[in-house]
Amino acid sequence: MSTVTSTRSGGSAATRQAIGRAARRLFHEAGYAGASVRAIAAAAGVDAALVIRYFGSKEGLFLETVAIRGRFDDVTNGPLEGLGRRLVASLLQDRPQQTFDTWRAMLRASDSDRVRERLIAAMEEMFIVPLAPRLTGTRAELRARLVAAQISGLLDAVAILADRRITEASLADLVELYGDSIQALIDRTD
Amino acid sequence: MSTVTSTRSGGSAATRQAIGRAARRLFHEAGYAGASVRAIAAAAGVDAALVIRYFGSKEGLFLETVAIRGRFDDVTNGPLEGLGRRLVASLLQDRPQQTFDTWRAMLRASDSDRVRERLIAAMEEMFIVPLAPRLTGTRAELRARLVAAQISGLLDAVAILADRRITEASLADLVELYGDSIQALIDRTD
DNA sequence: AGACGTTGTCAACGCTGTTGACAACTCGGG
DNA sequence: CCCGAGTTGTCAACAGCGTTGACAACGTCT
Repeated sequence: MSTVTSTRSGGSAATRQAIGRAARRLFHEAGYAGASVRAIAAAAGVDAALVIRYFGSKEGLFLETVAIRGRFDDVTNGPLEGLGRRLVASLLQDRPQQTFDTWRAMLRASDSDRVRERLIAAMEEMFIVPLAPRLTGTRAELRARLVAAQISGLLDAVAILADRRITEASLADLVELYGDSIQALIDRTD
Repeated sequence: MSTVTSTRSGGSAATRQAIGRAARRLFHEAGYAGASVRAIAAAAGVDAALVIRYFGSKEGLFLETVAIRGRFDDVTNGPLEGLGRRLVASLLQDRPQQTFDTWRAMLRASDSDRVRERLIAAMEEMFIVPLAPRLTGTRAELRARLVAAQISGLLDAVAILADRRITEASLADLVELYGDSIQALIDRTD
């Protein structure tokens, strides 16, 4: 029986990984539009058609290879006191460059509805779901969503606009200033 | 003598405007990648080649037609007290949908260095330059830049992620919560 | 009338994502 | 052993993209 869907069912796991690795690297380096399927295929030592055979489409390839993998459980589960600062520290200090690369690539590719949905789901899962039920006071969920918005803003400044006055500022200053600003949303009681 | 640069020197102002209007509309609707030069040309009732003749390249067309035009002087020049809230109110209330469309289009097109530079320059001009010298206390410029980052975050949430819990929240709540969080950065004295 | 600069079109180039046809290879059953 | 079947991969082609060089249509000035 022939495969109905466009993605090839099984395939060689090795080739699939090779394509995936090349794709992740090139998407991060050149962005969605800048990384052509043919370039990815060449980097993986394979024909461009095969890339599509394995992943269905360029968009599918992007969605499967470029994913936000952040885990902030340790921070979001910790004490509310000082959570804002620890959030910023965790983002800027613990995370590898890859987090920024991924944010940049996904935001720029958010023309695609499916990429946008992934981005929303990731923010929801990483920040809003763990944070909202822990906030005391009114409008807890809205406040959690606004915390997520603030994190977006920090990621924009660092990963997309690449504001040097921010990227070159001391980590301590950023943690203190931006963290306390986030904390204002967390602590709010009214 | 023939024109050296790729952009045609004079040209008919009427056609130029027609192309510009069509471009702005399509870029806002479909984004940079989604709006093809041929589609823009068709909407302007003109050949695709002419679009390039007039604007040099698709990127040049984008830069000339999609520009952030926000003026926040009235807010940034106003009293520091309550400035955070007034900033959020001005963004969400006074600005037309076009501001969000432009933010979305430019951020998604920020693969291009020149688009990125424009975005940085716009944020700098609209917020950092007027705000930084007015802030009292230490690290004034960094704080102004972080205020700009927070604004990016709000624009992301509203214009790109289109978080419905935020877009559908009451203006008063957003102004109060996010505005006070921004105010924390403005008021900081240490 | 004829030369000239301007305004616009047409066909083509090399690139893109994607697909259908086909080759090379592995493997189980007679 | 060998043959058919299934898997893994390539090739050539398609339509659409941004861009360019050659060329047509047109008004204007001498």
